[in-house]
Amino acid sequence: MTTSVDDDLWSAIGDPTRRRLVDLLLAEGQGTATTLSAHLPVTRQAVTKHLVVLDRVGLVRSTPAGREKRYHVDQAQLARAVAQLNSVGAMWDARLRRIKSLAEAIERAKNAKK
Amino acid sequence: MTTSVDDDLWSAIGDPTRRRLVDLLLAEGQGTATTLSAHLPVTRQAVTKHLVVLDRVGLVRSTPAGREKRYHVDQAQLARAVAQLNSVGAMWDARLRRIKSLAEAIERAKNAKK
DNA sequence: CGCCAAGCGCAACCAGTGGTTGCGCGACAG
DNA sequence: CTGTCGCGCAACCACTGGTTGCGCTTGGCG
Repeated sequence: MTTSVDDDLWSAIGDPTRRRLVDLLLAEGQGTATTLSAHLPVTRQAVTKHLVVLDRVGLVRSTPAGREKRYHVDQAQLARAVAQLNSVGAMWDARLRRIKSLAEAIERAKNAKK
Repeated sequence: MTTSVDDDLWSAIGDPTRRRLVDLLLAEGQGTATTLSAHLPVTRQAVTKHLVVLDRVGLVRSTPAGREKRYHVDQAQLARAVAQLNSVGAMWDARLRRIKSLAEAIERAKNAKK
């Protein structure tokens, strides 16, 4: 029951290019496909596709301005994504901790027997 | 300078099936390709491929036991992965916070002018 | 010992996706 | 009015997640 409906959000930010895209949009506040592609090692069209994906999951939104299309991040949705990231991280961390303490308990038991 | 060399780790845990795989291995402590595939909606071979990927980035390791091959999570490496998850989350969170406070500052300035 | 089933690896194949190039079209500036 | 800038669409390529099918070793058992 660990992974559930957040799979689309995950796969959205799972792609490294899309993560960089979000980073750029956060850093500059806004950007179009062409301006963003200038800072990335991919073409404008690739960026466009990624922006479509990000738009579909609601991580960014676009506002047409004349002949260009400005994108900006949706803060609320990104916050949700961050929360899910942290939740998975926290869960694994908890398991690791539990395993570790269990191992130590066994170790102690062994020593006691000895 | 946000995303860097950790891309392989990210893409390793970016896949939902692989995340479930790690979950299962954490929950049961160990497992072979066949036993794991029993709990997943994919075939044994698919699981094998994922295990190869996870092994390549060091998130799991295998110990041959007779005719079967047992896999277990490498705790140290998973801890590293979790750390990277948290770090990206924290960075985005920080940016969001900064943007928010900036917006509020502008709002205050506007009101002052008024 | 001999045989069958369990577990694994390898290869071929298919669908989806990240990426490219090339084209055409609307909109803004000279 | 004309050029160019930014965008969208379509075709194509490579890689990857997934499947099926086959053949090999290895362990249990009559």
